[in-house]
Amino acid sequence: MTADRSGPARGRRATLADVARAAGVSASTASLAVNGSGPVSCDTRDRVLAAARGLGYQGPHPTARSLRRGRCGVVAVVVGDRLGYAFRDPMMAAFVDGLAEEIGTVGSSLLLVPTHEDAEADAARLAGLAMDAAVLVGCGSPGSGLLPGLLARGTVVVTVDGPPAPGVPDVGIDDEGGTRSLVDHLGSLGHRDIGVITLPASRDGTRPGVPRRRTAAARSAIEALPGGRTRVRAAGRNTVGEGERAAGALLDAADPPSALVAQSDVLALGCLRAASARRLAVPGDVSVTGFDGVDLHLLSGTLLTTVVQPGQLKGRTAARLVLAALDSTAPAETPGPAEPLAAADASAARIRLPVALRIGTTTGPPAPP
Amino acid sequence: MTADRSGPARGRRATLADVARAAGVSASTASLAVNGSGPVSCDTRDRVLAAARGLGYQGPHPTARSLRRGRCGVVAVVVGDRLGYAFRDPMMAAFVDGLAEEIGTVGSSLLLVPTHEDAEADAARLAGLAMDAAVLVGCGSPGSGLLPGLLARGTVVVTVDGPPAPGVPDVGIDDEGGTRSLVDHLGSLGHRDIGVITLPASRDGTRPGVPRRRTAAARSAIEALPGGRTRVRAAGRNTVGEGERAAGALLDAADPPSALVAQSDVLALGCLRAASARRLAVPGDVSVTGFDGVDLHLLSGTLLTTVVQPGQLKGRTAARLVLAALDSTAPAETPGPAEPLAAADASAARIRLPVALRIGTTTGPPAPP
DNA sequence: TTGTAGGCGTTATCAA
DNA sequence: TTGATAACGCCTACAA
Repeated sequence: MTADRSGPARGRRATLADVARAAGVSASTASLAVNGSGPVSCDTRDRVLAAARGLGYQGPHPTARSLRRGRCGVVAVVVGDRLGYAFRDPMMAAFVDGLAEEIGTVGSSLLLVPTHEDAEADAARLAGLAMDAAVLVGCGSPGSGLLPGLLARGTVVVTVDGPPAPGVPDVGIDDEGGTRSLVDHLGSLGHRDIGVITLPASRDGTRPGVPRRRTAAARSAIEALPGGRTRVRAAGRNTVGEGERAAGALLDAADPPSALVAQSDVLALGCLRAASARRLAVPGDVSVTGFDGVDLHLLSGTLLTTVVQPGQLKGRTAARLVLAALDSTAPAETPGPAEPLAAADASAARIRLPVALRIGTTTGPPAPP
Repeated sequence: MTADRSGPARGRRATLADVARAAGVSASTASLAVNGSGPVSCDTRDRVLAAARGLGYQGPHPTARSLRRGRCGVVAVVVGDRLGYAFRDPMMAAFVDGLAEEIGTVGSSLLLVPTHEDAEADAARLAGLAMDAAVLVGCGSPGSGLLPGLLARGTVVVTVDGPPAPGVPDVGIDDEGGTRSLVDHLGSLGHRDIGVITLPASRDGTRPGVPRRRTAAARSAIEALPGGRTRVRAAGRNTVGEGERAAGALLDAADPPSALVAQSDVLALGCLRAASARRLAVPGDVSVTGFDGVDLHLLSGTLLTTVVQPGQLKGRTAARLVLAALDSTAPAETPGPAEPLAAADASAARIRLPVALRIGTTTGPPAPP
């Protein structure tokens, strides 16, 4: 045994210096041996590794390594809601799954950051967290005020579902086209009087920007129908309950619309419940459409007419944008940080993934008057 | 302006040293001023803050601060599955929500770590992540091999739904009591031949330990019924599809059981679908029970008979255990680290939260033979 | 092939 | 009230 007995203090985690001392080499040599990154003689390497094992060395201290390297292997997922609500949406689960998968390929992990307090507190919390990049889901709007701070820190930022900010890559889908295809489908069935259940638009809601785009698209598509009439009702949250409440308000009108266009499948499920509670047949008395194409596991052979968006792919795509930006950005300061930064800036992507209309059993011709 | 012009290099994030230089004070004074942690004259503080603003100082670098303080403000949530599957379970969403809420009160955040690769890779990834504590959900079993590494690092660990490891606090619920109450309810309705759909037990599944406990409890409760017969069928995953598949296998038997006890509401929904697909009435032809008490948003006035467990509270409780352990553990090495550690060890909590039987519309007397 | 030096950005301790 | 000093643990030039 060459190891001396001046090991780490009781209870303290062994450090590379401890290992080096025990192995009788310098810290840098120990580093090379442990990380396998550099020329070390077989003999010394074995001695170092033995010492490491003997001391229960747990590998490089993540924080210290991060400080030195300028990268911490963490990508923040910033959601504009409480996690309990955000993950109540299967779409979000799919998105985060795709994100995690792709981010995981380079060994990074996801930091989950809900932002639902006041803007200042949210920004402060974000500022205190170590991260290489941030993916803003439903809170990339200027209103959230999160973007400036993150960019000033030099954090790589990608937004999801917009609204797009200058110089920030964004992943979204064809909200307008999807909405239009739904309305056109209803129009071809003969519907004219259509109710729209919108997602919350406040900065607290999931996916701001989305409701605005989809509502505008629905409006113009409905108005393009001869005698088209639009009625809009906002859900306070993207939950089944809120969808049911909003749909109920429309259905309880003296002359209810013949079709409901919900801006998410979750809201659409609320519509189905509202109809069912009022003994209205779907699609006999009222047609219902959703948006997302998540699996609602409805019983009795019901299939929601909806627009299917690729949630998992959205996550993977966001991840790829993050990884690309991290690649082209120097970890710490390097000779030319301005150049790659500009490159990233110039190529600030606006990716719109395609969606597909899925016609199910919840839409049909309107009831005769 | 006292600020000199030797500011940070282009593109580099401003550092406290930059601020101090610009304000003409020492770094330590700047630190005190910026953090408001110490006696600083009004005048200097203003000068420092002005300099900080002028340089666009973004606050202390999180990693550097963490290294110095020995705490990084991150709690890892380690789940034994892909995130897409884990969060498909509303129970998990509720749990993480509660966890995040409570953890957020001290300004910490959640790191999401899926472990579904080989044990070695999972452990290695975990070892490279900075965290103050880890909450193991469905992967605290010895089989996962994650515990030793985490403990050796000095990370605070809390497991959820066991199985309990020595010296590690655990939060769970009364699985046995809940299961028993379901079986007793079925027994009192006259059921004797009962099928059990179990959650996956492998380390890859969500909540190992749970299936074993619930299955054992179901077995003994059913056997306590006169002429009781148990048939067990395992779901490969905690998904509706898997529940449907497993239930289908039981229902397609020559003499199918008169009741299905699913170990989660998600699996129970699969049972309902399996029944519906076979034109079996629930509860007329077959009774179905779940476990969890999450909102499945079933249409048509169906309410699942199930055991309601407090998912959000489970998260909050796990968080409180984490915070308590962090409180009693020294951030870095201190005079007496052995003492508090021992205290935490001694009080390694086993918290079992209560559950409640909820009788819905999916259980009734068995069909006459 | 190995060791030395320096620094990543911050903060705790102490002395002035 | 302020400043100098020394870590926190690691890694990478560079020199030997």
